[in-house]
Amino acid sequence: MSSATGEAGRRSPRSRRSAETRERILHAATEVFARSGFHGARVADIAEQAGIAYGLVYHYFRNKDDILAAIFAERWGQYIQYLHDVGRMPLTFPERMRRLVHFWVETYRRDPDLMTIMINEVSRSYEFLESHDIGTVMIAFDAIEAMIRDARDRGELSRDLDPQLASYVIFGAAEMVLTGYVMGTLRRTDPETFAHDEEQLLSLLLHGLGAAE
Amino acid sequence: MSSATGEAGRRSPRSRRSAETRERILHAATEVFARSGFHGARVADIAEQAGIAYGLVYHYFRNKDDILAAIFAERWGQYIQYLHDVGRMPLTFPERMRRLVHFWVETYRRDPDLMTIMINEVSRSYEFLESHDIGTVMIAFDAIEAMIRDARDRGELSRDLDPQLASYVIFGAAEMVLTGYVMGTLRRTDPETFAHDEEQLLSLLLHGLGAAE
Amino acid sequence: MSSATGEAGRRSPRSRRSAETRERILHAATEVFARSGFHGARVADIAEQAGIAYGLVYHYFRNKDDILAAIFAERWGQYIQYLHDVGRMPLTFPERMRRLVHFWVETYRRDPDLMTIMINEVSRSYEFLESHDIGTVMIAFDAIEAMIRDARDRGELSRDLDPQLASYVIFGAAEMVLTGYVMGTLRRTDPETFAHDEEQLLSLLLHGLGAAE
Amino acid sequence: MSSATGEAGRRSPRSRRSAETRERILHAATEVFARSGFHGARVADIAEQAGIAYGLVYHYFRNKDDILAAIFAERWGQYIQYLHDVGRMPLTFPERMRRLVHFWVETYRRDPDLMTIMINEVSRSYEFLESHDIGTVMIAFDAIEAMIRDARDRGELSRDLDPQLASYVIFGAAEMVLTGYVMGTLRRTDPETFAHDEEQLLSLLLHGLGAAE
DNA sequence: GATGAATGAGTCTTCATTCAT
DNA sequence: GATGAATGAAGACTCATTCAT
Repeated sequence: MSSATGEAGRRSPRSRRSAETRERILHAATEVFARSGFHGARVADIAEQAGIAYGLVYHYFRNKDDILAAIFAERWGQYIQYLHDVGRMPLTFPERMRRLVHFWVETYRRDPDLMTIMINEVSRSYEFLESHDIGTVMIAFDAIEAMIRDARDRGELSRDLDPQLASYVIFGAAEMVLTGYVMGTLRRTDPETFAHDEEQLLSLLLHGLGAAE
Repeated sequence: MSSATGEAGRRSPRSRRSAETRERILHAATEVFARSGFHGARVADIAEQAGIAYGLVYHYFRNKDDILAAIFAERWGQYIQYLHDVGRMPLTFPERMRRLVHFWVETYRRDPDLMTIMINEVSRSYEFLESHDIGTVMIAFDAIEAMIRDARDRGELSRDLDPQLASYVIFGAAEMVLTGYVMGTLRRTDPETFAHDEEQLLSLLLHGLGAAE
Repeated sequence: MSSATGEAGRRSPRSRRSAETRERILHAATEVFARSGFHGARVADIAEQAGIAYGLVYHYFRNKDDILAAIFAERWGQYIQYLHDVGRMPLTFPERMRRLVHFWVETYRRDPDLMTIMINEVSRSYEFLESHDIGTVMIAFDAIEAMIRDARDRGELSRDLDPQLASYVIFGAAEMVLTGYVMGTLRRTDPETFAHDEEQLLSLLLHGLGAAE
Repeated sequence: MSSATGEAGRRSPRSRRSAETRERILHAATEVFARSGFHGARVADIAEQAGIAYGLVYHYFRNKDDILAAIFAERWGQYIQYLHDVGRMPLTFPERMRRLVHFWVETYRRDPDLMTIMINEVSRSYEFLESHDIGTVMIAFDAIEAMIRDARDRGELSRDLDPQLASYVIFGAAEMVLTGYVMGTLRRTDPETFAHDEEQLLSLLLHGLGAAE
């Protein structure tokens, strides 16, 4: 029980300290990966950022890959969780979309480094997806696809809609906007602009560019 | 005249052979980069794939970076060109969008490896964009943004539309679908399905998911 | 106090070991450089000579250049120091020369490899002098020139003497004798012969070949 | 007889052209070696400097080493020749020295690049001396040593003089002055200064610094 | 003779990972 | 737990040299 990884609860000061160090490494890694990319990041950089000796990293993680996997699992996990939560709420489809869009933008605003990694390393990296479970990533798509399918079945969306393709469009649109934030090509500073972006994005997803064909 | 370095036309067998080798390297690199990613690709792999000694690669390119840059410049160039061409045609906005969507899908179908690189390495890579001209990438966005702005000014699109954000949405949606192809999560084989995808994508971009809010 | 980084004194076993390894590398490099020349020496040779893995060399030095620079800085430094010390002693000019000549010969006898490097790589290498501070080398000449100038001003040497040129002559003469030792064309084994050489060299510098013109 | 390498004489236009190219390569190599050092010089650099394709170099020389060896043999040969000539002239020792000193300075002034190579690459390079005939270099020393021995035997110089060591002193002194020229630390421009240097150098060699001991 | 495309051995350098202290 | 010295596999890049044209 001394090595329990469950919730918080009562721990010895030792394991508390240990958990903190682990968290410090994860935070540091998030920052360094966001700055330099996974390949460009050196374990020594991460350790330095965390203020520890680099050898210590290997007490907490098997290797560099494992760090990224942990960030992915522990952070993306919450993400997936939220998607499911939204899916279970008694909401109309547009309302669900609004929540998602807000969630994505808020997630970026709270931890841009994390989003940067998700976008640059995880959601794209072929090698990452190959070595780890591509399915885990796909769950995010699946969750959205399920929402769409559900809405379609309930008559909220057109019969002709391809739920899978639509989930890619939603995800892609949202991700590219976040990429614009990450890259700095979409410069946003004040909360109002972010709010405005959310409106625009939501509107575009729900109603498109609005051109009469 | 035998050593003419003009466009195509009559060349010495020497320079023709040379140009072919260069092209072979570029093709090989496209394949290897698509398979292993830029970082995972070894120059030796590229040379082997091209059927040449790896030292020869350095006769044609300064270094590994330079190969990617060449692929980028020479292939992405055509891409930009097409965007501009579409922008100059006397078309309605939906018609323009249809062309673009078709072009993207077709480009992927003709050379999936190239698209894979563009998606995985170029359009996302922080380091690449930093070392090379991010502006060149941005031109693609700008071209689409200009189309939207133009259509908006002509009354085809709503006043409330943010052309820049909309260009990100379009680009992101299209790119994610292509990513699905690249990753193999969106399995498409027959032409009909691709055609159907184009319709769906176009419809989603123009009219959204179609949910009554 | 265990991690004191002061001069010598009490150190942790860790840093003592570290300093020793660094010194081992420097010694090994001196030997290898002397044997094969800077360009001909491989980092792997140095590591092997030092009895360590070659990767470890890069823990202590940035690159091969840096090793030579360290040898240069740390060894030549003592050299310059001695020149200055001699310059400050209350001695007649011939006495000063005697000290210098003795110092050069002794330095060679104690560490012929070091002298070999100084002669073959440092004092001659255009590239080394360009990348590093040629001024540092020149200080040695300047110190001798100052001694000559000083002696001339005090009336010990002729007004007609060009101190700068004379410093080159002294340095060159001494260096070539050492080169003879290094190359093995001037074979010396017993201390008496070295002592005799010192006398001869000193005499030649002070009185020349002694031919009546 | 068509590949005779003897004096000039009647040659076919072809072999004349060939000889010219060879000479061009030698000149170019001298310049490049002087600028970059033997190791730093690339065969391609030499070819470019000579205005030919680099493959052609291998029609005239077996390899890069061979080029340096040719420069050495053909240029240094004249040098040795001159030393012998001086040795055979009916001159007093000081007069011989005057000739030598003048010859060295003049040689430098006429072709500084050549002298740079002789100083930087040939006269010092351990590896060069090992692979080629160190004896050939030594001949220069021997010739001077012979002059000294001869003068000593004729009573012009003191019995106590060690002819071998003295030859090193003479050579070293002269060489260091030339090195000063080469390195640019001894800046000389007008002929008068060079003439003055010759006087100083000669005087220093014959009478030393002139300090009363 | 002339060219420069092609070859590949040789090295430096990086950095993830291990392990003695 | 913590440290950082030590290891060595891996890979980019250079450039002398060969050779088909």
